[in-house]
Amino acid sequence: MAVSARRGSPLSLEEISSTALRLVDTGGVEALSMRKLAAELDVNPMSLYHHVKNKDALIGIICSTAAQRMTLPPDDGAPWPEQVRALALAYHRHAVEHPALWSYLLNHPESTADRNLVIWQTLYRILRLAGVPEPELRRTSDVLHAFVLGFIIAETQGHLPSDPEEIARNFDTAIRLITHGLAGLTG
Amino acid sequence: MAVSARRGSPLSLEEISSTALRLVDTGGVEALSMRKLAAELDVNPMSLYHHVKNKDALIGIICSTAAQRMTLPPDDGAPWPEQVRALALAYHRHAVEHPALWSYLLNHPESTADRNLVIWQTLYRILRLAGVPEPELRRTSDVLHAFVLGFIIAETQGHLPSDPEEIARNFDTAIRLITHGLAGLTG
DNA sequence: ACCTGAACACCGTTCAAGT
DNA sequence: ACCTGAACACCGTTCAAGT
Repeated sequence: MAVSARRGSPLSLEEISSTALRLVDTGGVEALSMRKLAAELDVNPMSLYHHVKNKDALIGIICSTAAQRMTLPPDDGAPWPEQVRALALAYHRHAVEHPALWSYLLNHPESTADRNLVIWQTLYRILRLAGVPEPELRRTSDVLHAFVLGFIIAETQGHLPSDPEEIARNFDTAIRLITHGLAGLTG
Repeated sequence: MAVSARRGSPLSLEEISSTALRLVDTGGVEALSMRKLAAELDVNPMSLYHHVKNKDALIGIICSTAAQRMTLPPDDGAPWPEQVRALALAYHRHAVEHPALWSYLLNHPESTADRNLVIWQTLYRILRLAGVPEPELRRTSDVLHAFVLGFIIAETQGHLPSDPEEIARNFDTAIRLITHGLAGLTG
């Protein structure tokens, strides 16, 4: 029988990636090693290679696993500044849960290159609502996404004061900068 | 004589850090290993530890070496939006030369924590000029710095189109977002 | 003071062998 | 099909020994 030596059920990609994600969330990307992950799963390090091509591929999988857990705000018909805020909040909440992943993401553009991802579609929709003309959509969304990434990573990595009140104020300043900026851009 | 085995002059911190910086600039932070660096310097890996506490300390030294090479625009009396642009351009030029360092920086807040650094003082000066009230200086500069970091890293890491024309356009969009944002914040 | 070699505890990954 | 152990080529770092 092809049964794992460690217990009844065999190793699954699901199990591998969720355990790996847990390691990364708690200890950062540098806390993830194939050998530690295998130990955590109570399995031989080399067994992992049967489910995953290599470490880079594994991190790629972790990223999409985590991305799917990000719940984006629906189009509720609210004014666009409120929708900008709601979207930024969604980024923010996700980043707090998976801080290391966002840092990794900023250094690995492949992960978010596909413009059909919900995250881009949502951003496009809100920018259209804000009056950004169609030929400027790509550029404006690129810049905004980079801004928000920078802010979120700065916060989760400890560049900013970490008491809850100051976090709220910083977030507010960021949102006001963006909404005023967008208004000025299109007005 | 306490003379290096490799040639006339002994190993110096200067030499170590500039060689290390070169490695990081060309191959990213992950291309820097104590052993490769030692090979590059034609020296035993362990000799490095006589000049530097460990790898982390070395990277810290590299960061400040590079930081000193960043030339910030002086106060030329120009209107604040132009000075914002000039400062952002300084960030940008530096980032193009040392892309890997900025990614590292965003994950290591210690490096830029000291508010007496020229970079913060310059930013404060410009924000005062833009009419940001004193009690908001810290917050506004934090947010802006995070935005610019995000944008610069996104660009140097390949999130954005890389043809020169599009780079200029993206930069322009970013600056306009920021200046309009600031104007709206204080107006 | 400055440099070195051997050694230790880690990595990712390949490959041939087991069931 | 799935798992494993031994092996290879790398890491950072300590420590005792050399000049």
